[in-house]
Amino acid sequence: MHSQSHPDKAIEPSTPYHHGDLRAALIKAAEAELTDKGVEGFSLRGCAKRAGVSHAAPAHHFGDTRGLLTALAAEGFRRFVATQYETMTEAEPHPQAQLAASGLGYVRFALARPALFRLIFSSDRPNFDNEELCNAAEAAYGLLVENVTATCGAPATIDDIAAVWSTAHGLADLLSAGRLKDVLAMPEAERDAMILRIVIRALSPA
Amino acid sequence: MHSQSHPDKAIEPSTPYHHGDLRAALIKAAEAELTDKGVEGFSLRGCAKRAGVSHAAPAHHFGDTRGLLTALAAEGFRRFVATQYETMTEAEPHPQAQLAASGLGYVRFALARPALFRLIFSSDRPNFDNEELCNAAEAAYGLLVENVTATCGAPATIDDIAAVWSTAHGLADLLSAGRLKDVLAMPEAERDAMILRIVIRALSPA
DNA sequence: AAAATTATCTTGACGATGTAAAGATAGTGC
DNA sequence: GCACTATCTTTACATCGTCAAGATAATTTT
Repeated sequence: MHSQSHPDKAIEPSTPYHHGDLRAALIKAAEAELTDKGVEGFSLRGCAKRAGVSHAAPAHHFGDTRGLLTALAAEGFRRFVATQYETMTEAEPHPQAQLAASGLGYVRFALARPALFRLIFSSDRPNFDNEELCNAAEAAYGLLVENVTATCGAPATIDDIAAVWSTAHGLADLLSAGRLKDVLAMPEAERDAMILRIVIRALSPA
Repeated sequence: MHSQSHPDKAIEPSTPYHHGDLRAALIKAAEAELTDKGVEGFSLRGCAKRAGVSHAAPAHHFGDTRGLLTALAAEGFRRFVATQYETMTEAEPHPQAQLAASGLGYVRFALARPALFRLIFSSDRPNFDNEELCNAAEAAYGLLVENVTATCGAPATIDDIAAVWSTAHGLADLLSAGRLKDVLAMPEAERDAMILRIVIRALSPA
């Protein structure tokens, strides 16, 4: 049966043995799986099924589940940074407004992709020693330091960095986890304004 | 073999059929399992093994894995609040100092029991509709609101609550996840002072 | 005290999962 | 055309959560 050349191959490659770009397809499938099942319900076999491939196919590209989640986490960090940049574009070009906007982007990402946010910030499943993931995470940290430094003038103090990061991260984590329900219930414009206020607050000298 | 009365029963109840207080023993075992394996590696059979009991024994007391993790999360919230109260005891009785101390306790709990912290704040595995867990979580929220209100005078604004909670939570989450390494590397006294400063900062009017 | 009932725990089974090993298929270089 | 490598499938196994049935102990009832 399989020794014959595919009869319908010319018409339509129904299920070709070689996928073409399975690696990318698996990352896409993994994101869908993560969104559906959450970090704790994530299944490697589920990803394979979504990609229309045998359950052991992912191993060749990612090694194991951790490998796939590591690649997905790196992609997650890149999108995380991208969301912050997009939000900064909407704000005025003053350093303080840019910093506040990056905080707003931080929260927006967490609300738009809660599972991905949890994967990159509250999970042990990805391998954070991985170089690609490391680089992606450090790029996010770099953006933060850059914004704080630009706002404060001199090289950012550790107090300032910790205060700003913690405030933005806390807001993002609590909101995306469904806590702070009073804030979640606010109209978006009002909520955004409040987030900007709170991030700015983190910078004011005590 | 089992129809006979246990020969060594009088000397030492080696493995009595009935445990005595298996429910409590399982929660204790669950905490050990959680600390060892993390939220994502947590295994119900592993808990049973730790408690020296068959793999299906937990079902009778907790229904399923989620039931056990729900009970553990409730216990976690109670300890979380207790840690905050303990830390408040060490501080001066002024409202602001008390508020800052509760934030420090928040962080201390996250650093002392990272897995438990993650279970109660960054996991979908416990059932947060459960009454016992709900009550324990609301007690924690109540303490926060109480402290903010006492410090600000009038009933706390949503801005104040969100700012303080987010700051403390962000610090706790980032530090217990091993981020903010510069802060983790600081001597404890210095780090504590910094945490107090940052929490106070969250209250200063913009 | 004896019997019946209930609570507690064990055993055995099933499907789902992650991973390893071996085989099948397709593309690549010579 | 042929060897070689990359890619994917199939098979197998250990572990996990959960269910059902049975065994054992405690409690209640009579």
